[in-house]
Amino acid sequence: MPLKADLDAIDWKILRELQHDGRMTNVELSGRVGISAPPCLRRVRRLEETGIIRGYRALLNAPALGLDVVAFCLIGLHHQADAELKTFAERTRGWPIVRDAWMVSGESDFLLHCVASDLGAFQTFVIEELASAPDVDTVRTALTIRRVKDEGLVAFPA
Amino acid sequence: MPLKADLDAIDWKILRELQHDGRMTNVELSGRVGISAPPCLRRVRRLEETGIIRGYRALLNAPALGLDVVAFCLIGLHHQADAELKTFAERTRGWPIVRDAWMVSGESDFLLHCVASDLGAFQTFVIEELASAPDVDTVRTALTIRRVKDEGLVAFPA
DNA sequence: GCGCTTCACGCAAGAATCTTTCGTGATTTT
DNA sequence: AAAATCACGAAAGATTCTTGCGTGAAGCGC
Repeated sequence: MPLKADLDAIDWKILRELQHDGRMTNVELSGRVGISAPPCLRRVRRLEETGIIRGYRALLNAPALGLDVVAFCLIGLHHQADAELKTFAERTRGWPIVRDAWMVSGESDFLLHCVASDLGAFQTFVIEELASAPDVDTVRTALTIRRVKDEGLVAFPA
Repeated sequence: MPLKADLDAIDWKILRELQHDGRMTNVELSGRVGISAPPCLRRVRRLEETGIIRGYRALLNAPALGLDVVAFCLIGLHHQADAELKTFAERTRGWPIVRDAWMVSGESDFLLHCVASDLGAFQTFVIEELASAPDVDTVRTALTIRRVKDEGLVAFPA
């Protein structure tokens, strides 16, 4: 997994297209980026093998699935020793309500992206799991009202 | 787009598999969920048409693409009037560094998920774009150190 | 300057997959 | 109890995937 891959203009087009529609067929993709199917497939394989494409994911509609609460939690720990950070990071992986988690620097130590079925379930999680975890000092929550922007991770010109 | 769809166990399996690997072929998917290919494809189409599956996306490796800074910004506006909220929400869509944005309730009004090539680019964005936007009152930033958890939006048992 | 190597492209063909059509059986409705 | 509805699975044709190979351009050594 090279830290800086050498990609040409076609590779960037492929990444842009697959970020926008990860299930596009290879022939459709090859047409959009302007080459024929075989070299297009070889490029996609190479991007996957080098780890530039980490995977593919279906985007699901949380409210339609009965998940009405999306929130972010900013967590501060008592101490920022490596052991404590590792322990809390491991703990987040056992909480299904936590979907993504980041270790951050600044006023807090962790940022958690949480999804729950309803406000009660989320509050129960915050009080009984999060705030009562041994190393947790502060918990600040931000309930989401609505998503305002939802692009992929990487910005592409045009 | 029904607010509460009636999904059986097989539909939930399909969603779990496609959230984990959105590029899986239909025959592979049908085998995993225990039905034959045609009804499996019909179910996937139905999930797409009803909006339960919102789309598919390739997950890209930001550091490998020269994007070394991922950060979150909590934004407070001077006033929370509807017009101001809408204006700021619209503004986020014009900033390529902002990848996802949420309107939130709590101590802040917006949460921005930002990706930039380096710290200088991010700081320039915060100072010259964000903090100098007309309605912005407070900006708190949290630079990410590393991703600790990265599952899809929806949790599945087992 | 010449020739060798390397690399990526595109054509073509076989293998795998997708997608539609149709018949069957189970469940629900009247 | 009969009819209607629904989803499944088998089969077949169309599409797509995937591999193997030949061609042409760019880089390198002699």
